[in-house]
Amino acid sequence: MNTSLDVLRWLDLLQSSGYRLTTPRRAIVELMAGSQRALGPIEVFDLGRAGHPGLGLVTVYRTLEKLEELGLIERVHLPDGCHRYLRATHGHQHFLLCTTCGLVQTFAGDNLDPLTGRVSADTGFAINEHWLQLYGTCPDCRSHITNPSEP
Amino acid sequence: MNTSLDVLRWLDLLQSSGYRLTTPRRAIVELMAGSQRALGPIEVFDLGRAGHPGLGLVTVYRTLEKLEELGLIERVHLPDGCHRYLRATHGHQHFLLCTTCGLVQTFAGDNLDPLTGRVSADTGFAINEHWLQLYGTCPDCRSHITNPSEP
DNA sequence: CTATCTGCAAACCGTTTGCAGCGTT
DNA sequence: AACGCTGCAAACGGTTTGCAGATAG
Repeated sequence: MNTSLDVLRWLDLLQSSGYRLTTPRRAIVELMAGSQRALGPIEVFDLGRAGHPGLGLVTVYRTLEKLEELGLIERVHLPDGCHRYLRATHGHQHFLLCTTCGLVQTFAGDNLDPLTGRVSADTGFAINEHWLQLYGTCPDCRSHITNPSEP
Repeated sequence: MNTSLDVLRWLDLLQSSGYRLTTPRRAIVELMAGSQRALGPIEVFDLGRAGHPGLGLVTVYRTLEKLEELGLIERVHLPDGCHRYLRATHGHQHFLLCTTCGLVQTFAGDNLDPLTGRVSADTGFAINEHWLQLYGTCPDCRSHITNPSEP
C-alpha cells in the first residue's frame, strides 16, 4: 500500500467529482489515507489540528461525509456505540478491531454468501447487509497499558 | 416461549436483586418480555405510555439499564448507529434483524470459535467480542411498505 | 468574479444527572 | 417511617445546520 500515491488518487477523485481541493481537505485526506487505524471525528480533528491549527470540527465531519460518499473511507461501529472511519478496503472485508487504539486488521473470513442465502430462504427476509467483526486488544495495547500512538 | 411466565420470572429476579416492583417497571417488563422485536428507548416509551400515560423517558432508560444488567435483555446495534433492546437469548446467538420494524430472528450460525481462535493466533490480538449479524427486511415489511406493527 | 468552502455559533437529538415529591417495602 | 423510585428540568456529548467571510477555480 503506497500512502502518498493514495493521497494523490483521493485528491484526484475529490476534484474530478466536482469538489474543490482545499487545505483542510488535503490535511484530512492525508490523515485518513495514511492511517492503519480507524479514527473517530474528534481524533481526526485533534490530529489534523497538529499540522493545521485552524481546522474546524465541522469541516472534519463534512469532509469525512464526502470521503465516505466517494467510497474512500467506510464507517465502522464499535461495541460501545461509537463510530470510527477507516480507509475503505477492496471489496467487502471482515474486520478485527482493537477497541483501545482503533487498529484494524482484515482477516480471511469465511465466505458468508452460503449462510445469508440459506437464512434468507429459511426466513423470507431480504438480507442486504451483514457484519462479521471481531473486537479485542491488539498486541501493542496489551503490552503498554497506555494510550494509542500516532497513526 | 411463555410470555406471562417470563414476566413473572423477570419481576421475581428484579425483586430478589433488591429492586422494587413499581408500576412503570411492570409496564416495561411486560413490553420487553412480550416482544419479538428489538425496541429502542423511544419505542418503549411510546408503547409504554399507551397503557401507562405518566411514564417518563428517564424511567425507561433506567429500567432498560437494570434489565440489561440482570441479563434479561441485550443491546443490539443497527447499521444506522442506533441501538435497540431485545429479550436476551439463551447463550450467545447470532441475529437476523429487520431494519424496518426491528423484528429479530436467530439463526443457526456457524460456530465462530475456530475462526476467532485462528485469527487470534495469527494476529496476537486478544479477542473478546464478536458480531455476526444479518440485516434486512422481514417478509411483512416487504409486502406492506408501511410502518411497524405493535410488538 | 463566482460559487464553493470554512469556521464560528447555535440548534439539535439521544442520553445522563440533579432533585423534590411519591410510593413500595 | 425510610428509602428507593419517579418524572420533570436541565446538563451533556456527539452531530448537524445557518450564516458571513475567505478561497479555489
